[in-house]
Amino acid sequence: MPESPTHDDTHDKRRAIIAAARDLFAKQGYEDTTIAEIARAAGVAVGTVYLYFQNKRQILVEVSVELNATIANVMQSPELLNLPMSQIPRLLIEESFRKCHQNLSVMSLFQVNLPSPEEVSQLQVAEQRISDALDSFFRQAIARGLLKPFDTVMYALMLNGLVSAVLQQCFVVEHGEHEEAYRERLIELIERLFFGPALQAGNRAAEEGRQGAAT
Amino acid sequence: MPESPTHDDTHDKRRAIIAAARDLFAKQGYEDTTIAEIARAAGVAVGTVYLYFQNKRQILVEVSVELNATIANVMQSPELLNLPMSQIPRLLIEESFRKCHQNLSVMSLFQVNLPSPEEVSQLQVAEQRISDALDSFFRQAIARGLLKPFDTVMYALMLNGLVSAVLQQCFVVEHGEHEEAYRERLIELIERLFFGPALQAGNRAAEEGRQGAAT
Amino acid sequence: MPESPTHDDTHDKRRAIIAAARDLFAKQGYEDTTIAEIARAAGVAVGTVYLYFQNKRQILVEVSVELNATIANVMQSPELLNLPMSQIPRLLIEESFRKCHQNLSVMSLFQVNLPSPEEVSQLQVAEQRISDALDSFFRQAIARGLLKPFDTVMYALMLNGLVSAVLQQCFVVEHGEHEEAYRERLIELIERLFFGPALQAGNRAAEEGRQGAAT
Amino acid sequence: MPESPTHDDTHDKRRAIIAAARDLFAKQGYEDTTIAEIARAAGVAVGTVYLYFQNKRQILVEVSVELNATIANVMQSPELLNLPMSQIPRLLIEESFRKCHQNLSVMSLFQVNLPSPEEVSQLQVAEQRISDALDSFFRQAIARGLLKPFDTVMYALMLNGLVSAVLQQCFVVEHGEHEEAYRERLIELIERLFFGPALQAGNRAAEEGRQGAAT
DNA sequence: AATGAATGAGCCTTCATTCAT
DNA sequence: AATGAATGAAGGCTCATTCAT
Repeated sequence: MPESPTHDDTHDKRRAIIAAARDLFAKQGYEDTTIAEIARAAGVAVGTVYLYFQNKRQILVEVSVELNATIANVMQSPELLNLPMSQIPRLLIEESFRKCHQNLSVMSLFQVNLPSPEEVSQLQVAEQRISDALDSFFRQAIARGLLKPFDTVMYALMLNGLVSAVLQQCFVVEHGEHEEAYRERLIELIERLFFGPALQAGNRAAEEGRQGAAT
Repeated sequence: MPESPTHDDTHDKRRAIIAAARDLFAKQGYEDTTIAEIARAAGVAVGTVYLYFQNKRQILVEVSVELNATIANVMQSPELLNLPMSQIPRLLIEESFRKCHQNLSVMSLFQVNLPSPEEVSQLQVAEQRISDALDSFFRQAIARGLLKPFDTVMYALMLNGLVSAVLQQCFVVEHGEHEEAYRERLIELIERLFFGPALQAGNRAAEEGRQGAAT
Repeated sequence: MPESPTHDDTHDKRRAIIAAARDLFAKQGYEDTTIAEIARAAGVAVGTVYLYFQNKRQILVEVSVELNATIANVMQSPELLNLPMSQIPRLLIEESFRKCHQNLSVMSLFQVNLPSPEEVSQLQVAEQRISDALDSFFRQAIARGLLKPFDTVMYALMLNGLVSAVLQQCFVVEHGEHEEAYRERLIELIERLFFGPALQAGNRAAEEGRQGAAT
Repeated sequence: MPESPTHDDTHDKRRAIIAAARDLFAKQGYEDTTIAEIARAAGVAVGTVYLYFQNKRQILVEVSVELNATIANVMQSPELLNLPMSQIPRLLIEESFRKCHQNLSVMSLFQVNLPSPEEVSQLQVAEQRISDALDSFFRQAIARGLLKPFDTVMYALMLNGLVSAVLQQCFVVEHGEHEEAYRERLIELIERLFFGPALQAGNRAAEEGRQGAAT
């Protein structure tokens, strides 16, 4: 059935270009990677790249989106809610670290700047998916009485930011050298946030002193 | 007192170039800003820029370092320890937001990628100063019995990352539109970490369940 | 027969660029000729020049090599040995002058300095070909008993230098104005060297006095 | 007597600049030497260079002229005529080689191109002095009956060219490695020209065969 | 006379993009 | 669909020269 050999070829080429671009971007940065290099690494001609992507930036956007999706998937596992709440932070963080570890070389792409509003929003969509997944998880947990009510949207966003920041420091800046320490402390911090105890010495009093602070 | 007209002139020019570069980088990004533009905005000739900076990237590095220093200063106020512990998170976060608000336009520079190891370390030094200040603060608070013992280095790093991430989301991605919400939730999250209460419903039990978890 | 249209086009463009460069270098010197000018004169875009040459200096090297080859060919005519020895100096010199006359405008390129060792050796190879051809000719002439034995390598080199010097003086410095005088005197000098008579008055005695001097 | 401290200083600075320029030109070529480097090496400010020289090329011209003068002086020794004719070629060539040997590093300057007619003539003047000295010597030798009559002007020029070419090959291209061989062969060639014997085997006959060839 | 900070014109080179085949 | 030779705009950087001090 040769009706769609083209179709497969097409997707193969597309994927090959994205893969080549991802590796090259990771190795030498976006600006220092030329279309010619990407084409050569992907085994296609320069012109062919432009059959699949409007311009160079679009390649970056798609590479980034794909990378983001990898991590977003971690948060969207449907079985999460069936696990005991106390295990969830560790589970999510460990899985995130595992994904980042696998994509060590590409992590630095998260640092690239994408000036065009169009592009920012394209990436933001992917980023949003992670926060949304977290938010959704929080909501359900609250509905089931597992967590106290809180600003789930904002916490999702902040926690996503915290995790991203730590992942970046760990994998981009330090190249994963102290991965375990970062992972364990991050888990600890998040568990502390969810289950306590607070850091203040004799914090029970403090707790009472700020009762209404949490909206 | 024209004892060192050269000295002042020199620093004036240097500062003018950095200021011009900062504004242009903020407005249109690093790659899309030319040396000619920077020179024009700084009121000097192109060649003059190269009297003060080795190349374009060095300008970016210095702009970034300067920006970082602005924020690092917040954490190094010596009176911090004399304040009641319960006020400190709010104080630091509010001050950080204020600084970022003032530098709204330049915040996006934190996203720029700096491939050369030399450059990365130059920036890392500035970043490190913030974490160090936090670490030092934590240590003293623990020594005074204000906080329970914990991994101060790692927490400093993670909290700095958390704050940076939220600031970036707030000011870079959303251009400061929901500044107040971000600020208040971030304060709340950090206060919760330090003073409780944890997010889990009936977390006292949970607390007991993981007692030794915190190293 | 359009079997290799690319091949011919390619060589055409290459040749066009070299030709354009040669003429411009000749007219206004290497440093004062821009790539843009060369491209315009060759009827191609600036970028195209860089498809065929690594950089500006390589163009100069290739122009020089080509020019040198033109003159080297004179010395490599296989029929030289079949002519009467007495006619050969005149023949070679006249032919050399003719070639230079045709390339009058480019002769000045021989004065250009080529700092990189790589480049120097590229040119030296071409220069060497001339000396080698002369050397080879001398050897065969000696083998046939037409000339006395002498240091053929060195004489080839020196005579090549002499001829080049005269050609340069004649064509580069004086723009070929006294071409005939230079040519005839040079022929005379070389004939005198090969066939005598020496310049010293009553040199027969002198001759006897230094008999063994010639190695 | 401070009447001319300036005068000496002036000449000192001038000389220092020329010396610095000569060494730098020799080491890295004309185009790759900047005025700033020359000034630094000469121990003066950039602006000072322009008090003594109109522009960069003038420095090159003066450096070249000075170098040329060094060699020209060899030919102008007044005692030359009092020596036996048979010793003169060796004497002149040896002295020339000695001078070049001393200025080994600067020899390459003879390869620099000087496009402006003004500049070419300035250098030509120096070059001319050598030929003139030779010409004058030949004339006197002929007048005294030491040499047969010949075209002294042209021979002076050609011999100067020959010597320059050999010196250049020896010192510029081969960095003086086979200095002795070059020197001895050059002396031999010139002696052969003046005193014989010619290179052709059995050249007496040949000589007779071309009797009138020498004008 | 001496300085050296400032100038800015100009050039080599790169590389995203196009288009004829 | 695929190619890759050709394009040419654009920018970082240099450096001879000037001039206020």
